[in-house]
Amino acid sequence: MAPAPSDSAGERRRDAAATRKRLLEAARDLFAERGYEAATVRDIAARAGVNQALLFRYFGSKRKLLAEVVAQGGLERLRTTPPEQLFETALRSMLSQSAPGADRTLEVYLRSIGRGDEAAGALLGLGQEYQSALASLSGAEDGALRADLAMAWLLGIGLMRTVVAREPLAGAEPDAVCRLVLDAVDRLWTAPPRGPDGAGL
Amino acid sequence: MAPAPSDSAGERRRDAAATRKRLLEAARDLFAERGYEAATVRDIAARAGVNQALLFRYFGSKRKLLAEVVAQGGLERLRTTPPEQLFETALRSMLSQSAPGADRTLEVYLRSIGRGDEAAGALLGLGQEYQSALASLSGAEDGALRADLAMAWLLGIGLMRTVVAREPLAGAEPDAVCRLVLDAVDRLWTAPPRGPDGAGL
DNA sequence: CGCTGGTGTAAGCAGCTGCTTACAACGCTA
DNA sequence: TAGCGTTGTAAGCAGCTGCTTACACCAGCG
Repeated sequence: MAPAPSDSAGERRRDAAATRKRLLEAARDLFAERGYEAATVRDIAARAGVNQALLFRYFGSKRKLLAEVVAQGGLERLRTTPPEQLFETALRSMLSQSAPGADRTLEVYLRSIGRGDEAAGALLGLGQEYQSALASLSGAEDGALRADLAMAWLLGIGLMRTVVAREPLAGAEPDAVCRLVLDAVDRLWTAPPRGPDGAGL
Repeated sequence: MAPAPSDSAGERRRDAAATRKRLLEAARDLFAERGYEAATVRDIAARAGVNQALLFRYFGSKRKLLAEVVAQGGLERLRTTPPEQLFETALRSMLSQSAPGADRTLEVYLRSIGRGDEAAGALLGLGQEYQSALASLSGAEDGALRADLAMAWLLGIGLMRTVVAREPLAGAEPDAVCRLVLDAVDRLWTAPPRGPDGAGL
């Protein structure tokens, strides 16, 4: 009789790789739910079902654990989406509820930027790629600024929906939000670069 | 020689009202710079130049101190600014970050929403008032949603400027940003409520 | 003068944080 | 079976947090 290999497959009772993976998943979820600072190493270890000392054995520090979570998330969608569809795709991704297997990296970013120094570095890298792609949409010389403004809207909408949970934005239908936002953003891309001669603001 | 009544006026050496005010100002600045959680009561008391026990004597708790900061700063501008100027006023306030006497409530807001549960209660009410004021700008039935989207943009711009510090947004001139944003937001207020083909205003 | 009450301070509380250490349990190999 | 490195755990560290307590100071008043 086998002692107690729980159920099927080659499940070992002492499996370093599996424990590491469970810690990584628990950290990913807790960072996304509460943000980096509010997710404690004790909570992460508890959700993974292991002792917190293992977290430091496998990852060294909480900061390195975050780095690994972020590195694992990646930015594949960004690289596989043509620029003219990028804003709407990202917006709809932001508007759809977090699916169980979805990429939660953006949530981690969103919840962790309250204090700049910890996660903002990683955000800068991601934002740089978005900026480059979106800047090409406007022929104006200040295309990068317009891209920044569009990204700022994206971030703000995510903040209001997932963190502040303000109604009616939080519960609005993605299509309704998309229609309003895309219409205004279209104006953002196409507005004349300088002031329309003597236009009174 | 007089002992040390500092300088002019009726400055008392033990002035409860003045101490309270200094604590309030120190808290407002530190909350705006670091966010609610990262600004400790010891830091606030130190910046005010008093003992931290006074903070609890005058305000009861850190949480109530935040409530008073928000109530004092944000609502004043909200009530003295007509709705049609509110968005631009708030946007310009967000774009000029460190004016000495400026209203920093929005900075407090955006730095403190990372962790929802602590500061959210005091800040949600402020957002509610902004939403009500801005919702009146659009005659459409989804005016509240449009107001949420405008506030999301405001927050996102502040986030990108002060926290992420992304260029060219962080260093852009307020006038240039205002022109682009206000132009697009005007479209947000006036876009037809349903599909562009349906009810054509 | 002594008394009283408002103002300010130093010290300390329990609880939490990230992180470390000493040690037990396990399972592979000889 | 005996040895031994790997995997896991309990306990504890220093440092920080919001908050409290005990007490010194100072001004006004009898």
